[in-house]
Amino acid sequence: MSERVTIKSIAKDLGISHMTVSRALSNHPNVMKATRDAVKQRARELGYVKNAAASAMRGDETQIIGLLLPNIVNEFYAQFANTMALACEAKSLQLVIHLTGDNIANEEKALERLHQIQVQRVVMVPTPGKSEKSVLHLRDTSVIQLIRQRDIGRPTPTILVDDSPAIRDAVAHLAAQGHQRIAYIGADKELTSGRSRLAAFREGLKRTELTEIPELICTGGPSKEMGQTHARRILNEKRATAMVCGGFEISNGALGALMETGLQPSENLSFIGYGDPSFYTWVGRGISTVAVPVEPLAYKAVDLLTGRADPASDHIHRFVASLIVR
Amino acid sequence: MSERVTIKSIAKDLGISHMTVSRALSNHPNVMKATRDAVKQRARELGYVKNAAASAMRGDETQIIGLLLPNIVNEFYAQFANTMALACEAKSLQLVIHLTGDNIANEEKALERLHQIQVQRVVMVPTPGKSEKSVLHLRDTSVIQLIRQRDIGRPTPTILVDDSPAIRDAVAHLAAQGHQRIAYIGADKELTSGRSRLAAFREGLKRTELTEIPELICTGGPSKEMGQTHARRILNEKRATAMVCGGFEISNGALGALMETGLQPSENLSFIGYGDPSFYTWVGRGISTVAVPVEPLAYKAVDLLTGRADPASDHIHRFVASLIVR
DNA sequence: TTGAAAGCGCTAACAA
DNA sequence: TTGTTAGCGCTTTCAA
Repeated sequence: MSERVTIKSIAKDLGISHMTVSRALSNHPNVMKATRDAVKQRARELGYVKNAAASAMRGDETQIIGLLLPNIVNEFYAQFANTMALACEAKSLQLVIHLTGDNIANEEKALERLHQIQVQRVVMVPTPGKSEKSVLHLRDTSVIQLIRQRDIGRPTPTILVDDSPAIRDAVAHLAAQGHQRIAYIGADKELTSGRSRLAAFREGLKRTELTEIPELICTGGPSKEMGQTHARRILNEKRATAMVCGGFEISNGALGALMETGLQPSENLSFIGYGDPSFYTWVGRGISTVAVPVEPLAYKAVDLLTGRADPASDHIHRFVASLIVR
Repeated sequence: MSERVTIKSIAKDLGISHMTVSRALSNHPNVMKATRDAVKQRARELGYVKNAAASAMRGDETQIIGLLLPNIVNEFYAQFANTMALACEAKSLQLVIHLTGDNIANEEKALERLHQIQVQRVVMVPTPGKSEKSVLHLRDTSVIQLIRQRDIGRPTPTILVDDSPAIRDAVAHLAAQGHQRIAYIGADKELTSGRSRLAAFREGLKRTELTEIPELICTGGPSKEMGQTHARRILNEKRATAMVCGGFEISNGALGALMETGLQPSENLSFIGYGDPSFYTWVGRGISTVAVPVEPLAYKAVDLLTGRADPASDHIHRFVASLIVR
């Protein structure tokens, strides 16, 4: 295994001081052209790369971006991560991805490890719950919150989805079709997003003068499983004729439950999903959904990340979701 | 913004030497229990975390794993990345993800940046082409190759899919249905996987005594777009009655082209995809496909990564794909 | 134009 | 049991 190539090893190789090598490689003006060329040439031959740890120790920016997501299988998160990763490639940033599974302990561990490597900025979907530790680890990091908002002890820019109109539209659409028993599956009150989506659903019922049916309103920790479980129950009980989902994971879980009945989404139960993975257009006659504009969200995150917007502000950037009826 | 907490700052705070702090925090035996407790207590209060850069500079392992994938939107890669990320959480490893888009220049850049941060191990889907630079950057890193195999100047463990039987089965299945004009869209000869899948397709034709139709065999750089373009053309020309895909991206691209015709996959053209994203069961009457066991692949990668298997061997780990007819 | 010294945070080795 | 020194790779500051 070859020895690590450092400015010192190059200096020794060339019989000059390591400072000259350093200056040559960083294009400092005070180096003779001949020297600089020789150094660069030799560095290339030996396969020199600057040691990031040494730079970090000196206090240089680490060029590391942390991304915390519940998972990257859900197409929304996958798309978001994909776009961010491509942007990071373009800006020569390292993207470190941690999956939280929406569990706060995982979030804390992930943030601790990012703290260790002196991460520059963090984009995160905060998990349900509160965490002192997370706040502590984020003390010296600039943070962008996504989808949900949690208090981390100081203002942070936040990228939210304004889905209330679309959710109300969803209810209105179903009501117009004659549905009276509309189920809702969404995140619970732990989450800002859970609260606002449920409120929008209720508002939708109110506006269409439908009565709220408590046993058809299911909330809980947002997960695919949770969506699946509740959807199965609702399908079994046959008390609902339509269903609205309030969450990316929940939507796919519920859709899975619906599909396993072997019937088309619209025959058994009018289904309105959340998020718009590519395949929603291909399933059955197409899955109606509350579509969230993932690319704009991701570009905004990149914008905030790369300082075209002020990362220190507590501005909330809202992106409007829209109901797609298929 | 608070000052960084270091062993020295804790030492000063406590009026002892930084070495005692270091020893206390790393549970070195030669520290009085009282001292150790006091140090740990204070460290917790101040929110101390060990500086990874300093550790790395001393030559400690960086606990960083690099993952190079074409993208993470395709559900196969997303699943793989998800599983690896979870495994990395469990082992307290940092997962740095780089997307190559199957472009060799991107791969080189990604590997250079991983080299800079002294990445421990790399799991990669090698891009088409050859690269001196990649070889150089991987000189001191242990590498696991995935899906495809490229010469990087020394043996590496490799995780491959043995899809030849399934692809032959696919042709046999279509032939048994009476198809005589079967198209194939797959990666080109740049890739080990491209070569072997095409060979399997041809062998399938031979075994069923079908004639190879050159204009129905499409190869090229593997991408969603490529799959879509070729599938569109084939659908337009109406020369084929069936289609077999040889690649994850290609399969989704081709499926997209098929779906945009507005007809069910089996009505227009018998379609056999590659990889088995969850939604293939939900589209039309279900999409037949060459299913690749993604979880076992990912677990094997983790196994190799965490040393339960020998990462220095050049062993090829093959996972058998199977034809799923829906 | 080049070089020597110092220091970022950490721990092995040696000293007390 | 605790402390001092040195050095990992790099660049800033000062000296030649």
